[in-house]
Amino acid sequence: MGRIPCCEKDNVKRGQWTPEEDNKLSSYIAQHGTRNWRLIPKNAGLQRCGKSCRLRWTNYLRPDLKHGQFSDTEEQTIVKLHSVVGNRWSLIAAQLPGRTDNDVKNHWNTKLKKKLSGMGIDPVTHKPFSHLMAEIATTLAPPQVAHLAEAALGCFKDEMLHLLTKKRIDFQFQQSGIAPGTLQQPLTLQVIKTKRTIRLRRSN
DNA sequence: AAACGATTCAACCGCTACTAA
DNA sequence: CTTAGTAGCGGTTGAATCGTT
Repeated sequence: MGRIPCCEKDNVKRGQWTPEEDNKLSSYIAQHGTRNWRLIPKNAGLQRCGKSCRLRWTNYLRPDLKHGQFSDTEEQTIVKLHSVVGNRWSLIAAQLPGRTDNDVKNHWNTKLKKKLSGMGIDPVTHKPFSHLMAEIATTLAPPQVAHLAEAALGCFKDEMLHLLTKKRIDFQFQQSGIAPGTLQQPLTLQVIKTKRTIRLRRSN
């Protein structure tokens, strides 16, 4: 048993769309509109799943879409709205004419998250990391803090091992010792992991 | 110049919400 | 009210591209 597939996967093309396919889809929609996505590929002469056609249209082919860089104003809007509604990408995109939920999501995940972290702001809660650490220290009892610290250190160890293997910086450590400030980045990671652990605990 | 890792973003997957019968 | 079909959403993946060594 299982879920009924939305289309016959064997007869369906996947992956990147060609300009020819784009043309077929665009001209079909221009003539007939976007009612019943299941029938659109068949009627438009496309070997694609209806879902794939809908996605291609809504995220790329729609004539009212913007394709360029996000402006500062748009970024500010995303950050502001995200602090209120969280990962409700379609809700956020609805406030940005010409942008899709996929655009907003991608931009958040690749740029804005890092930007906020770099400013010392947690991209999930939109609070400064220092506040979060203070919250953890004041709201939890010492055994919980100890447990959290242990979990966080475990994550930190994994992260560090990965880093050491990747960058081969263990050699540099041996050669020069740990320079002041070297641990800043991993400590930031530690804070992120600690927060993640708290979130998981709360959701359970 | 080549190899490798990091980044970006289009596309896919699986789930939920909605709607019509 | 129930059920089946469809649309929409958010998370994830992977190919293409870029940057670094």
